[in-house]
Amino acid sequence: MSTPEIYRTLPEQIAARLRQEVLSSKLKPGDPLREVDLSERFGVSRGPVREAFRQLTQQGLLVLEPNKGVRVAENPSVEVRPLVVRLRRTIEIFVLESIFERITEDDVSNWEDILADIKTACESNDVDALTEHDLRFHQAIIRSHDDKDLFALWQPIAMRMMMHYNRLDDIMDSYREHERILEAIRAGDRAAAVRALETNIQ
Amino acid sequence: MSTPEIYRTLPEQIAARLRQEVLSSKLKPGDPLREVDLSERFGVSRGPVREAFRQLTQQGLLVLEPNKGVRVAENPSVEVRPLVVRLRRTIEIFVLESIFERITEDDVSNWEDILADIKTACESNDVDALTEHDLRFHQAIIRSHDDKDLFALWQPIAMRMMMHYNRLDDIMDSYREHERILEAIRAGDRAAAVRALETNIQ
DNA sequence: AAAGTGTACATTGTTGACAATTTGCAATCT
DNA sequence: AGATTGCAAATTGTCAACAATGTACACTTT
Repeated sequence: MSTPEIYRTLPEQIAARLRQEVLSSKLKPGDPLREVDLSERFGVSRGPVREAFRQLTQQGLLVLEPNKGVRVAENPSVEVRPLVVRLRRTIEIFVLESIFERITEDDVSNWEDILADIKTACESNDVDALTEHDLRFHQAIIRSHDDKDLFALWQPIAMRMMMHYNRLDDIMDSYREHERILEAIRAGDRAAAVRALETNIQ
Repeated sequence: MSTPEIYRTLPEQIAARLRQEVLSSKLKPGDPLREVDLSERFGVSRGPVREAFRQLTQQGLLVLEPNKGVRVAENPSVEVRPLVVRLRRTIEIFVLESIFERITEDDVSNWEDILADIKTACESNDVDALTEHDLRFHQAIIRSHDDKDLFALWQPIAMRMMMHYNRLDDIMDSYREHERILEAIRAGDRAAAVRALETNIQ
């Protein structure tokens, strides 16, 4: 069901775990993270943990204060949130439009696998799994662009939107929104795909 | 003349130095950076150098490959560049508009000091100094917003644009563009300020 | 009491040694 | 010759000890 992601390095594994805990609100905004605690928990020294902290800081999930350590970042303020939405839409729509003609059968089938995971998560009302697969879905689209730098540009923006956020009353709507994006892509209807993507990002 | 910036930590000092060398093309895209070289050069151990590498990676100036070290990032491709411009404009205009009513005399006077540095740099045809003060100018605007997270959002985008500073035939134009922004702000003409800012970002 | 001061304690920052990985090149095989 | 394998050197990754910094709290001073 869930595609196991491969993380090459130790810090990446630690970061992935912590990211999941931040996105699932197991770690809440303002919570301090201690290097020693986590190094003991993961059975490594403080080095890799520090490195993981840096990666998550870069992604906007943690905030670093010199000599004071890191805390879980606050959600974007109500004032800034519309800006973040606009930025994320700008990037994702840019990517979708520029890859549209070159989308392969493999791409679509890959995205449909993720869509299946989204469906399962929605049906079992598993918000954490939904967040994970929602993220994977959009990541997969961004990553299909040749310019790998786009991913680095997109990630911190998207992460800020993913933090502790559930805008939908009915969790099933998330599945439907992503389904509509893929349907439009399959149909070769670029404008409809962009519209569906836009609807999904808010 | 030039306002000396204070960098609290060792890695910040190293990162500032390296950033200057990347932005001034003393370090060129693709150039590898070795931890030992730099730790010897700055008279510190590899730790703080690694930390500086992470900061610059976060800002998009370096790219990191696990077990292979860091290299100076490539400039944005011609395809992606318009996107970066759009993103940077979106953020800076958002900030300018939302702080516009609350701009103080101190703010303007601060920005005028930087403008003076820009003028000096233009007059002496010092492209490196111009890059530095241009950056300071826009940083100062972003930082005047209450939400400090905006700066983290803006920085990697702006850095990617600063990496090749060649668009103007006459370097004096850079001074004039920034001057126009401040004039409009002083006159309380929000629309004109936005237009001037938009012109400056391309 | 309130404000300031000193001192442990907790935590992050830095260092140098060692481990793991990558890379260049020479030796070998087909 | 071209490809493959096997070292040796260069480089990054990890660790544990020590240094510097920040924090909490009792203690003094007014």
